[in-house]
Amino acid sequence: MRLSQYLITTSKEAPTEAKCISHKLMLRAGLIMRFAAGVYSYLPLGYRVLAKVTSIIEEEMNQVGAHQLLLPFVQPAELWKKSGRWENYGEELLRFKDRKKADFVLGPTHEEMITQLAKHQINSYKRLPLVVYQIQTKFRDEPRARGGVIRTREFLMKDAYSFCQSEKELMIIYEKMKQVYERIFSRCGLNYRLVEADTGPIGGKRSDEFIVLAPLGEDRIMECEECEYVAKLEPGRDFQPTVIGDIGFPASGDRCPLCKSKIRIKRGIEVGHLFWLGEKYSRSLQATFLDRMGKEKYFVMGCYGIGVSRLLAAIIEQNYDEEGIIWPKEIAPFQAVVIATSPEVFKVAEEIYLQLKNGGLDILWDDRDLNAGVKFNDADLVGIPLKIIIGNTFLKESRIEIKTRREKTTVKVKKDAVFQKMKELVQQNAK
RNA sequence: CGGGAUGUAGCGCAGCCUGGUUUAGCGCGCCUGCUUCGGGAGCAGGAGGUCGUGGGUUCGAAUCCCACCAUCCCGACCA
Repeated sequence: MRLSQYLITTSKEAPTEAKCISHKLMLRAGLIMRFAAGVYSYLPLGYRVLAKVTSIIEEEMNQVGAHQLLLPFVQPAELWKKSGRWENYGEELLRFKDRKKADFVLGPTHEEMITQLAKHQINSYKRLPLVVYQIQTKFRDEPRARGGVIRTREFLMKDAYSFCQSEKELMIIYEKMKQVYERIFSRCGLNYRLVEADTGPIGGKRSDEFIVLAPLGEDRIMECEECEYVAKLEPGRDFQPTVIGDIGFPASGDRCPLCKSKIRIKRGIEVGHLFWLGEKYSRSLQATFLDRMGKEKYFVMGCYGIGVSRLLAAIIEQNYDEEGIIWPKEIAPFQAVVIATSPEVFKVAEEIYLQLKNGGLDILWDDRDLNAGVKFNDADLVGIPLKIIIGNTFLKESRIEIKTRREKTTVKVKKDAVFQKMKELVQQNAK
């Protein structure tokens, strides 16, 4: 991609409305644009990142045999009335009428839809267990959006749903999904914790959350300094504070309920959530299958969400420096950028760009007629992992420099060795 | 929804307190030309504004008053 022809505007200053790091950087790097409170568009560069994250999720989900599908965003109210959530979901559920005055909602989640789908598409135990998922827009009319893309009203979510014959079978799937999530979040370069949580309006017997550690996170977790104990900080959770008379919230320095060592309170951003739904939705929507004995049974369900757009912000919160974003290699919008520092090496830069591009690398060429400093700064702000620099070093020693964004190390190679070296670097970067 | 703040060019700001030399400025960015070229270059020229919206006070309002709207932050809330 030639940068001169790419739709991107970077800026030195972030709009006043942005307060947190990821929000500022996403605006400065030209990844997103706001249209209303909690309603964002993704510009080409941001969309590229979103697409990379999406493909990691798809790869890992497909790997374990989950099937991708797409449910409607606009949903008839009928099913919500059946499940009881038309009354219970509250104002977060955006309701409206079509021209025939029929009630509809903008989907904040898709349990009703998927259960209805299963009811019609799955008749026999022979198809079970089954996991389906989609990556799609959700709308929740939150009272307050915040932190750029961290908490929005419209957002992109991966939601998966499992259908099983029994709780025993669900147990196996539920654990499998945990493992899938661990692989996804690791590939996204995240430092996270898995914690038990309350089920909220989704309901069900149990739920677990993946929390990305970040100081500005909305959620608090407590973590034991010694043993494995980690839990979400919520009212009513199994904890006895040592300081009596306090309101029942533990504090850093209190004792672990398991091993009595000290615990620490940390903040984080919820990026993934697993729910053990059981028969909650299959019963209310009468979704059944025939078991081995020819007996009609309710599906035993689970659901598994990942906030895809929020994930971008979470990744940035853990991967940045003074210069800007440091995308993990797999997620970066481009693997490398070619930079010529002066017009006399422009031609060489073009050759290298074409060679690398035709060689299958995901590469950007900064062919703009600007000073080198601007190009370096933009590349760093946007977070491109590798810079291929053609300049003084090329004129003096006939070598091309490859500089890494994160470690800031440089290697120099001859022109005809660039492709080979880049392949190595990209390979090792992909883990 | 409670508390706090902000709204002036694409972005960052000044001007408002004390109404009138302000034709509403400055920096960045943008457009044209020339020069420059390894970490946000220089010179010259140029485009871009219903001062959030509506009402009021006044001879006169970006500036004072009222209402509304929008956005952000803290809280409540929250897959």
